[in-house]
Amino acid sequence: MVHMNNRSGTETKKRILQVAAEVFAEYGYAEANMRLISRSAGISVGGLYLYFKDKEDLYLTLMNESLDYINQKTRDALKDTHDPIEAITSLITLSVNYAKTNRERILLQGRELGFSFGLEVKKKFFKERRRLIEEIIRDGVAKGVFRSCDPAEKAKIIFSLLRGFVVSIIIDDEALFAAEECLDLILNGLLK
Amino acid sequence: MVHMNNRSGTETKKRILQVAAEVFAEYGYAEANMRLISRSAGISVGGLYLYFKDKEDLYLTLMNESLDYINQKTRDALKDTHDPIEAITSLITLSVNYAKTNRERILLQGRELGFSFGLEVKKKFFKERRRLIEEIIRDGVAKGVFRSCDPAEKAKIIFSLLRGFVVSIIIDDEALFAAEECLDLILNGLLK
Amino acid sequence: MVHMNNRSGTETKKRILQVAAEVFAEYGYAEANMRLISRSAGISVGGLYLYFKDKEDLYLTLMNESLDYINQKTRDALKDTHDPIEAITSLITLSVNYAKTNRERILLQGRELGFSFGLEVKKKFFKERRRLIEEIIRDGVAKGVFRSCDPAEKAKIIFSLLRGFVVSIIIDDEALFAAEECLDLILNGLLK
Amino acid sequence: MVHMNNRSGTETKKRILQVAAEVFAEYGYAEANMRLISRSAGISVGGLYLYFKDKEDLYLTLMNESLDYINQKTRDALKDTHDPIEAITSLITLSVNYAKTNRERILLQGRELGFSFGLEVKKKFFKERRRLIEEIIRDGVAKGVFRSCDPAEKAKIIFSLLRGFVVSIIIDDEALFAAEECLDLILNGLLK
DNA sequence: TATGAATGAGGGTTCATTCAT
DNA sequence: CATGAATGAACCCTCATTCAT
Repeated sequence: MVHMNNRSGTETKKRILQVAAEVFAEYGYAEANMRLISRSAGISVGGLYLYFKDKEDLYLTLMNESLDYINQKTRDALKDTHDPIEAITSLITLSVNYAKTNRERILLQGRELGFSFGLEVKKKFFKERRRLIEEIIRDGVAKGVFRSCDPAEKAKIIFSLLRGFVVSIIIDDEALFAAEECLDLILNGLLK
Repeated sequence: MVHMNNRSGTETKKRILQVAAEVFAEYGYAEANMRLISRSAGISVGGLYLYFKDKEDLYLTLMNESLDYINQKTRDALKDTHDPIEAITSLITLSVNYAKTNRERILLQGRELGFSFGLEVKKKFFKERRRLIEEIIRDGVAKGVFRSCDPAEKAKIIFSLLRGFVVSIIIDDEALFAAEECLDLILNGLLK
Repeated sequence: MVHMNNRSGTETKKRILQVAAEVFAEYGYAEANMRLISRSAGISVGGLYLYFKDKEDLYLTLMNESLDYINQKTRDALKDTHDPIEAITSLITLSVNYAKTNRERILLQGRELGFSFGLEVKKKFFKERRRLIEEIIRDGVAKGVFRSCDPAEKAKIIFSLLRGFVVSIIIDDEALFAAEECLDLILNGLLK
Repeated sequence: MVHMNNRSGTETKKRILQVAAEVFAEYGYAEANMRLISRSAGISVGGLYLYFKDKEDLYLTLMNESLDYINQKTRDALKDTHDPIEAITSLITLSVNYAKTNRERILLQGRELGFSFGLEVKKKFFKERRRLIEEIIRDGVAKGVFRSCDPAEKAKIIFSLLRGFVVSIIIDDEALFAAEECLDLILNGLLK
């Protein structure tokens, strides 16, 4: 293969990101290698380094993109929603459905949980999401829709639930549950 | 250093496992290296291979041990318990407390979630736990203590919740919640 | 940036040479890279190859230019000089002063002494300079101004002295000495 | 080739150093590559890194060894010498003869003059040598054997002379001169 | 059992050079 | 003339694994 030279760096960069997402998702950061990514992207090794400083940069770019995407989706879903039940419903449904249809994006973030870099970004992201849930609950309690409780604590639990859901998707696809069932449990509990 | 000549190979093997657990927990599988493990265990590199076929074998042994340990703990806690509320309380409390005090063991399993090998063992383990929860719920529904529902589905949700909790421990220690709050939500839900 | 459209290619070529001299002087041949040179020259990488066959060609052109320059300076200084003392004084003064004020040019030649290519050109240059010194001495001996000696041998020594001076400039600026002191030693020696 | 395992790391390390000296001398630091060194030493690439942290470490070890060697030689030659003429004779003869018979060692240090690392060590070494020459001259002047002069300045000149001699060896073998001729010039000068 | 020197494939990265535009 | 995206060989270095002792 000689010079492809499609003259549009943006095009190439996009292709790299796309392919890299797949490769990182399949192999994880450590196992993925630049040679494979380059081949999959139909580009030379050196070509990769035209667009990304190094492997880490490529990974981080991908992850940030992914987190931004979810944040945007969430904001869109929650805007104009003033009913706490509707809000928590939206959030859970969105999370569950997102996870179901974006396995690769999630694998990207979750493949290596204790991952050394990009950790701060992830932490910030998770904190923000927890705060979001907390506010919905607080609002629900204030409006008398939800039982009186410690919103921060309950938010942590629901956040963990969603996080666990996401992990389930990574490990075993069969562990999925329907958003409605989840909501039912969250809202009504187990007891009669 | 010449032959350390422990009482027995078993002694040495134990020490290796102990050290390896720490190293894998701190660095993750890919980042951990055999030289470090051997040095930390006060053994030669070659010595490692006397007790374990290869790196994977060492890791897998460790993981199986860890999973067996949890299973045993759970069986102990649930035996002689016939009240569904008490049972689910036991399970959740156990899981949460175990996670809080065994961060290292969890890191071992969870550091690289979609990890290529050992997956089958993990899957089996998780399936078993899900089944356990399911049975408690089914029992609770049958006894009229829990609301009528799809036990399998609800089990998945609670399982995810616990899984998420475990992940929270790996990533950020602050996301922890008290077992009681969790139980309260699970049992009573959010609604008034 | 599109075509810069200098008056002529000659203009561009000059700028490249100028910039390349600085870069080679600062980084040495191996460490210098074409991208840096091109950027510094305000030209594209490809543009470089319009004027020079390859990196080596660029370096060689530079070096030849530099050697020619010194030769010219020397010829100018020595022409019309018939007194051996005056001649050796001229040569030494010129060499020392040149070295002091043209550090970059010298770095260019000297950065990598045993450098594989361009060696022949350098050798020829050095031989010529040695011959020049030799002739001055021979003339001085013939005229009865210098002590009877082996001019070729003494020329080698003085040549080495100047060469060492030049190296001193490259490595440590402080090792410089005044041309007069040098001359004094050469002419009168250490002994009383 | 399988494991040579000669069980004596010291032996291997010595062989590596020997071979590396040759390779660095022939190709210079930048051009020399670890694969070549390893092959020449009859060892694997990885083997190299058992004894040296990295390429730089290997080079630096070599250089320090070389400088230490010269320093020792010089100390040996100068001890018990109280006559300035004899001392300067010793130093020059030693330097010249050393250069003649240790071309490789010198190439090692001098191949890349403006070399980024190891520079401090070299500078210290050179400074020390200059100081040594200076003291001999100062002593000679004090004893009334040498003409009254600025010893520091004259030392720089003689130091440069020796340095240039060393460089001549690197570039062209033919530029060598006999130690006696050199001494004669230094002591008596050119003038009648 | 135990050692640790030795292996070598493979990883990340650089950079002189080319060529379609 | 000029561009700069693209190439790919080659570099330094790591590390799981082996084996003579």
